[in-house]
Amino acid sequence: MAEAAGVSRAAVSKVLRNAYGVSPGMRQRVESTIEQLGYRPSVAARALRGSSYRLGLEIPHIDARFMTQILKGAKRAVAGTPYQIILAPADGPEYDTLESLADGLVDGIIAVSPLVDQAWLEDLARRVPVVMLGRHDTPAGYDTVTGDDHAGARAVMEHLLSLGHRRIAHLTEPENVTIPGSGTPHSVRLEVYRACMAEAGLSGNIQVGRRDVSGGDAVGAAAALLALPEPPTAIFAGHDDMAVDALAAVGRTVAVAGYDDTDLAAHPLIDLTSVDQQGVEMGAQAATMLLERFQGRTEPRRYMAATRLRIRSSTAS
Amino acid sequence: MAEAAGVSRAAVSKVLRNAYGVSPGMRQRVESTIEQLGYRPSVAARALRGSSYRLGLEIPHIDARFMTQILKGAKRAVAGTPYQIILAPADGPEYDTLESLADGLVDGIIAVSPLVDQAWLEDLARRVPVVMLGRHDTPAGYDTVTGDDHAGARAVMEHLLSLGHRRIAHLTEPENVTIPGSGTPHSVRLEVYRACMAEAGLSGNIQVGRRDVSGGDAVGAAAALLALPEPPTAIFAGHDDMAVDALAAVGRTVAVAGYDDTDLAAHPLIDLTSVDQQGVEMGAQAATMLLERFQGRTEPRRYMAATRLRIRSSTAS
DNA sequence: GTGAAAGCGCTAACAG
DNA sequence: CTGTTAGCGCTTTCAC
Repeated sequence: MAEAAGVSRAAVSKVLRNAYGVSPGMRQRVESTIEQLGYRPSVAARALRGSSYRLGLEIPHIDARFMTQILKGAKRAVAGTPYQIILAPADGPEYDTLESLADGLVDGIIAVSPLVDQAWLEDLARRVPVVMLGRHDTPAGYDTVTGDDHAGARAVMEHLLSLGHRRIAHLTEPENVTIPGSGTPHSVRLEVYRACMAEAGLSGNIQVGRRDVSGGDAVGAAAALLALPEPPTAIFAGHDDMAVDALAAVGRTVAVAGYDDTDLAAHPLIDLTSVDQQGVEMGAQAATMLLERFQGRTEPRRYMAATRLRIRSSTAS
Repeated sequence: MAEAAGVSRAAVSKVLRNAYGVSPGMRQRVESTIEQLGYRPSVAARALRGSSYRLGLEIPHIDARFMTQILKGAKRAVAGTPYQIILAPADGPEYDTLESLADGLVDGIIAVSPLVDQAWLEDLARRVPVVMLGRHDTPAGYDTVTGDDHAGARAVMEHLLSLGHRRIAHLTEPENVTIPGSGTPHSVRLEVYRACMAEAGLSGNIQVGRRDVSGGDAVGAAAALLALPEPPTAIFAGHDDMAVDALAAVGRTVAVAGYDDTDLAAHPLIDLTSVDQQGVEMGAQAATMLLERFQGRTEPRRYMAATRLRIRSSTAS
């Protein structure tokens, strides 16, 4: 490449990064040669020496519709920058996926990994900039972007209670995702559920269903709730995907509310009451924070998105 | 790393790739040092010299449920190999996304890019192994994995016709995706639709609706079909996502059939008749073909998955 | 303003 | 069986 343009490699490198110290004439010459040759710099080589200009987004469930929102926002935030987003689907323990992203593939990581150990994350964040989604912890070396799970869950419960429901069940993820005090979104939503029930003097009516550990759907869990001696009249599902499963199991016999306000919730045939926690904005914030870290920021930042309850017919009386 | 174990870098490299010429003692020593240091080889450096052990899956719409199936199959196929899958979401023209994957990030590419030029692809395939999904072309340098769009579309049409429908509309993608003879899945489905209508003596009833070019939904297009002077009694949608949009627009007043048999189609509240084209198997085949190319295969292979019509209540009379 | 040269962390010949 | 060595393609001082 350098020879083709009759200049040094250094010159080419400078033009590529439009750094100082290139005369207009040289820049011109290099650029036209790049054009002619269809030359593209090797990401591997760049990464070895500097940056790969790749941003890794680790996602636990590709089919979780909430992820679509996150990606959309992140894309929007990096538009116009030289950075690109690559997705790393995690299967099972996210440690491996995160490690392998950190192995020099990307300049920074956005991850949805509520279960990984904070100390381990701090360690990772020392090697590569990290922004975590949906962690209510207080990190030293990475940033967090979360929704306001307290407010969101409370809004759902107040809505259901105001409709007169007394037997309200909560449909959530397996136990390992909802350990009290762990700060995962689903642990918070569960805690709020319990608290609201207690405040309403309905502690005796607390019922918690959980979806299969095997990553299966929540249809069975919802059906099990309905089969109780005193079945719930309303189900607060931890997120829309489970809510949709619940609808599949219980039909319109029970009020169902979800979380995330995914596009499916707005579908007329589903028409699910849900909590909008601004997933797109969260994705955009996460990417922006990463870009800030690339530019030198080191002190941690935390962003919490506001929530809004979208009431639809799934909770109509 | 090498010094820490008191051996040469070459030895470490060999252990890593478990190549020949390492004594058990040395392997032992190296491995335990790797363990102690938590050492992880740099992907960038490996890629520069050999392989990155990363497989790129380019997908046009992350939210297309069909992609979930592809990814699932691909994951299954690489399980147990040293390869990992990374996803590259394409926005707009796939050329850029594919190029940037080929820039040394991955050892091979699986892509869903019906619109890119074949000659251009052949060119790309000379630089890096490529498997294309959903292209009915006859390539020289890359492999293809497709569904049997002829059989699948015909099955839908025969089903609808056998139910007595005469005014059957087709809901498909924008024109640029369905250019006759282009070999895209949607162009084939459209052609089969026309052919089946003609064969049934219903050429006069052909109605084609298209979803918004802007990547929007197909709700409006479906509503427009229904607003025709002689509205269709059945809609054959090019894929499930559009079929679900159609259901949103027309409710249960019109028979609706989709394509791909995504998990949403099986949902009781949707319960959509659809064509199962074995997306998981297609993904697995694609990944397997790529692995074969890594091992030296160069002659092109083409795989076509069989289809099966799943009849559900959305086309009940 | 420009080019020469060192080196990122690894792999693949080759020599020992 | 083991270690030395020469790059992979780029970025980055540092002379010129």
